[in-house]
Amino acid sequence: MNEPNDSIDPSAHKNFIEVEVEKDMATKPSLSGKHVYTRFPPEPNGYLHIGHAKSICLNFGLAKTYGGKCNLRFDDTNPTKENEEYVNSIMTDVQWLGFQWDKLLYASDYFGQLYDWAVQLIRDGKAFVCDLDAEQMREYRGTLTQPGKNSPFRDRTVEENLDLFARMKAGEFPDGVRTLRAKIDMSNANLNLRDPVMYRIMHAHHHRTGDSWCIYPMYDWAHGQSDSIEGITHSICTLEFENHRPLYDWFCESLKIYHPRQMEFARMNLSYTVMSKRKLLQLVNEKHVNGWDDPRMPTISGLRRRGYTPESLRLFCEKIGVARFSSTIDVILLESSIREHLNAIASRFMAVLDPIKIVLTNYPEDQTEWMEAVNNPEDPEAGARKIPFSRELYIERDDFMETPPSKFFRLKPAGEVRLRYGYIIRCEEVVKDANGNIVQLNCTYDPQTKSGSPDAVERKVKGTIHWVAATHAAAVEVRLYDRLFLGENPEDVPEGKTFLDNINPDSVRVIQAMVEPELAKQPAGARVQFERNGYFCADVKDSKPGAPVYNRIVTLKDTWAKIASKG
RNA sequence: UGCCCCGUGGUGUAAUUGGCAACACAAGGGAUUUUGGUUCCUUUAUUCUAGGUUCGAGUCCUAGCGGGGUAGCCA
Repeated sequence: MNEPNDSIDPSAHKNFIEVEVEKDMATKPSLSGKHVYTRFPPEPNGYLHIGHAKSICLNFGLAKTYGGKCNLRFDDTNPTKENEEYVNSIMTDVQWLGFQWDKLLYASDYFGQLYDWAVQLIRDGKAFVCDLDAEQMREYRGTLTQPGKNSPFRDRTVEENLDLFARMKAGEFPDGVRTLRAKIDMSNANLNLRDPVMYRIMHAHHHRTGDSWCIYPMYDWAHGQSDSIEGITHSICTLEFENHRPLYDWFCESLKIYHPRQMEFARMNLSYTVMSKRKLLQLVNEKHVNGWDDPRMPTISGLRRRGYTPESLRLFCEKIGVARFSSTIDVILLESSIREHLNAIASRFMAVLDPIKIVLTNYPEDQTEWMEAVNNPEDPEAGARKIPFSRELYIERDDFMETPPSKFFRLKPAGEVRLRYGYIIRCEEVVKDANGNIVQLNCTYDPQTKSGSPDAVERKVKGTIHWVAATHAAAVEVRLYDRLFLGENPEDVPEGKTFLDNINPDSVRVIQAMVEPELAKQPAGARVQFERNGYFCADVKDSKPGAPVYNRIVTLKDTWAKIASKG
């Protein structure tokens, strides 16, 4: 397992959780002699997304920086929504992100203990079996502004509760007819304390416990007790559980068991995407994308397939910080994180996405020169390679303009440009078809300007463009991914519309590109830079040996696009 | 409408806990560059508002305004 090894100085800025954890470890008698113990507690009802990455980095990161441990615990208390496919994908994602859990656990491991504790609460008069159905319970609960009413079953005797609860467990009653409830306070301003349900009857097959249970604990009843059993010191969750904290505390205190501290932080919102599991599931089920790992998805598996590195995701999570304010992170920050990492490690190659042929009229017909090209200017260790140069070449259609604006530094009629690692060429003639479309450029090259030669250093031209030799070029499939959604906030829609109406119709464009020979040999999963264009990853599913399919991870920054768009 | 939480450059986070508002990204300007990439320099803030405490407030107090969460037998 590769351990996270990121460049950010952890001592630079502590987030509020680190501050509190340090304070607790130093001052709380109950924690003296202990190490920090956290857990990442996903429900296996969907694939993990970038928001989970934040939580993973936080929980595992805390354990790492303070020399503690972190468990992976599946919160599998609702068998109707959970399954093993999700369990497996979550384990894969956590490990791929670079983290290793201390213990692999399931809330369902504790069903027996939880049941015993429920019996204890019944004996203590702190829980009761309630016969209200869901609708009645809602009526009795009251509203935000009005207190609730006690259930008519609230004052059953301990013996009756014990008997009924045992029979619930034994499967004597159909789904939904009875619940076990904590007896707290129906008039509490916090609705979570109005006699919350602890168990509901569900005759459902559980992915781990099979058919041995027909009553399943609710989140509030299972979660804090699981934390307690595991000796978790800090139970970190998102802000929507803040109102649950008094209940978390109530259960631990009523049971007189070890009491971890719950702390909440703001979940991540990312611009130009949706993050809720329900919506991601909908995108998958309705085939707006090709599965959970579609490279346009904000899932960890999607980002992985797109070509994001674990390092870049960790770097991103470090950069966004942790706070209690609900904010929206600009997706540009995610993109800059992967650029930062790939700039350092990705080898450069030449690929022409939208080719136009040029003919060097003064270059020998049958000659091929092998030009030396640096693999990665950021990393001398990456070495160099040879690329073929010949009379007929492809350049990017965008790199030629017949009537360019003044700041256009690329090829133009009677203009000069350097072919990277090649020669300086001059455009002599523009060849068009009957419709006036440019089909070929006839150019001349200057033999004195071969890359690397002393004379070449003398001659300066404004622009350098990439190219591939027509004779040696390979055609490969390239998928140009763009944002999945058009609006900064896809959920911000007019009446009658949904987030689906904000799907970007051009979120992927599949093209054939002409690439230098080395690019046709890359193994699946390889991450490379197409010079002057962007970072690409050989798709792990669709690439074949000798025929990689490239996913565009992210474009390079494009200053020219800004200049051009300003007119 | 009750209760809880939160408001610091365009965005996201800091600020030795009451002492010159900092970092990253973005944006603008400049330098370097055989990637219009990278790198380097540089410019961008009445800390939501109004009062109060204090020699001194982003930080403490009060009120207002704004945002988020919350009425599943989901998590």
